[in-house]
Amino acid sequence: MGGEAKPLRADARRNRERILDAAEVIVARDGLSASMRTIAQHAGVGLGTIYRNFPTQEALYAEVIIDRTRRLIAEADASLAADDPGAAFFEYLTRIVVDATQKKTLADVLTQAGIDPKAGTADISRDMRNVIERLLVRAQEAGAVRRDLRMPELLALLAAACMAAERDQWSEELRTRTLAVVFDGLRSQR
Amino acid sequence: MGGEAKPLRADARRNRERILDAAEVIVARDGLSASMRTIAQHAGVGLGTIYRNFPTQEALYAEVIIDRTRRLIAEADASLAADDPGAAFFEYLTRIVVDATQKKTLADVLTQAGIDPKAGTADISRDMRNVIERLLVRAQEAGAVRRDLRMPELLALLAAACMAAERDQWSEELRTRTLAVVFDGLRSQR
DNA sequence: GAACATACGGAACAACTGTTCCGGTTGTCA
DNA sequence: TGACAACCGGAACAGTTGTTCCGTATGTTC
Repeated sequence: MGGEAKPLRADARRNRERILDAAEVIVARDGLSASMRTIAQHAGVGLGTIYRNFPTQEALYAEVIIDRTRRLIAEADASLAADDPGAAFFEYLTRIVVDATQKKTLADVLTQAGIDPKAGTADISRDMRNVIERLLVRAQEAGAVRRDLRMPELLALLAAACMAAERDQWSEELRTRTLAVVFDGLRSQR
Repeated sequence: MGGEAKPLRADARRNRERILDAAEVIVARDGLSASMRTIAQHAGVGLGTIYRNFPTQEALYAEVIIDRTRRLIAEADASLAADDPGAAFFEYLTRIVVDATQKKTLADVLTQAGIDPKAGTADISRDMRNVIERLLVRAQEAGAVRRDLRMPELLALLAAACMAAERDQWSEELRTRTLAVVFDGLRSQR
């Protein structure tokens, strides 16, 4: 791994942070269709400043998505130590859908679609899937989830819920009722 | 209701059909982000010709979506006479998801989001929901679907599956496995 | 505090988009 | 067949977008 290159100038580092903060807010609101101008304006920065820090829009968005996903993975890691593997599993799935309702682009991370693999989200995407799989296996071993459930359909279900919740802004009640049905399906041994 | 106004000239009528056919193909492929130029090119027609037949892009797309939804509603009507209400219900849901995998914008119809209500898709959207509700009630009365299931979560699930299937191009196997889980959830009486 | 690399802002560019407009063409009907 | 309304194609317009470029300003270092 290469080092930090050269230390950024003070104002440059400050601006970089501002841009990332603004991008997080705007991308959460507008999704992948957020524009660079909007972000620049929200960050109180010129367009050129963004492009000196991030070579391209995709690189900036990838950074935002990676940051956010890292936090979700950390939460999952914590859940792995929970007493009740079944509850931990279902609670984590719910948490992800809640997050998707509030911020956008989460479904992309789960399926790694719609984003150029070169953008660097591939790695974090894999990590995310790995930690979900560990939660799943634990829940299955505890008998809380059907044994024949595999990752592809679990991810498909999760991505589907995230997309719908994100686009249609699921209310808490709708989310609860909808996920209840899905979770029953995940439990049902037949 | 006003009549047909004046009969179109022969070439005008022919072009109108060409435009609708092309739009159906292109919208199925590119979704709501299909461009007017692409459609004009595919229809072998100038841009102005499209705008003489359809006042705006939204109006054209609404027409395409309405045509397509009408066909799906007709299929549902047929299913209402089926012997096994449960099977009819689940088969119809599957058919919708299959359709979504092949053509786009179906999820929009189900939730009526992302499209301006003025565009005229609101009516067909309501019809679609109505016919689904009748299939649901029959299936519930036959004991094939849990009694506490309501339309909001059913539509949310359906829209979610359509969106995911559409975006990620679910394979037949993935669709089968994923819907199996959802359907078990829809059945599970608890 | 001077000198210089570094970083800044935003105008400018190129490539798209939906929509309008108009000179030329073509069906239609007497 | 002639005359005219209806219709055609596509250039042109206005508004986006991502990205580049460069004259100016600023942090850093000696």
